[in-house]
Amino acid sequence: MGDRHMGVTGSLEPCADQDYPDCGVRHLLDRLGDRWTVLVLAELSAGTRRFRELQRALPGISQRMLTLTVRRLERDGFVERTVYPSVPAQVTYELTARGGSLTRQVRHLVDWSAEHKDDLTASRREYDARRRNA
Amino acid sequence: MGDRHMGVTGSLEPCADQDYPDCGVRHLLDRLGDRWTVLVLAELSAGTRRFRELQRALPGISQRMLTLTVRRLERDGFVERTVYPSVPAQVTYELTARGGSLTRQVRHLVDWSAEHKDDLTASRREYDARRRNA
DNA sequence: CGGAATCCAGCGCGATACTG
DNA sequence: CAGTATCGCGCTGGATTCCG
Repeated sequence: MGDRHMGVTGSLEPCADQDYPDCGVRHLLDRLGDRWTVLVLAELSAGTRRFRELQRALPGISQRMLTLTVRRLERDGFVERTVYPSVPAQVTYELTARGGSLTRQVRHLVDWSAEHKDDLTASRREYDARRRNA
Repeated sequence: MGDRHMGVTGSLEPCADQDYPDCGVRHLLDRLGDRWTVLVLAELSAGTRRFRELQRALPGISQRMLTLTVRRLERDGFVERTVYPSVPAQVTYELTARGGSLTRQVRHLVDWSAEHKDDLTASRREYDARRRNA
């Protein structure tokens, strides 16, 4: 039980990296945790998109955040950016194989959260109710 | 291709919730995305822990953040908090079944990121190098 | 069209001090 | 031991402006 190096059914193996723990999942979760990355992945998983198309598909996103989000995805090799030297400029974004792989992982999380959504909501209401009466 | 409602191998199904998209994954990723939640899950997946034990196991966490993190996990029903009315007070935390389920999901992400860590690092270096020369 | 640059508000989080 | 309360900084992300 004290063994932190078990298989898939075991623990998560805590890991003390220097100055920022988590062995690299941290970087991934930093991206997935931000406001738009998952939505961009979702939209791109439906096919190649131009900048404008992404923006229209993601109501509320600012130009700045869309740029930052796709840039970071491109930097990590999740998205490929293609510039067509037309006038006006035309740029398309599409998932790479790695991006598709990540998206499928994310989908598992999405499915899991969908499965447990009602339970979570109930737990929260219960907790808040108990707190108010205390 | 335009179908956003495919099966597991398909897209992520973008979803326009009101005022905050993502259909509930958002709330989950908000937690997983913060600095300490995954680390706490990791530690608790190794067994029941007292407040102090968690704090010692998570170098750098402040009392405040540990409290907030376990509170939110408790609120969502991922962690059970037990108070023993001894003097001084003694409180233990342990994963619930739901918390264990979530932790296993997280583990998949951890495994995935471990698998692709080197590729990501390489992609970033490549991207940054290209940027500097441009 | 597809950005980059700048300014600014919110809040996540750390540090510190106090409590049952 | 296991918290709660308060303050303050940094970073994320929104709004706006300008550019090729």
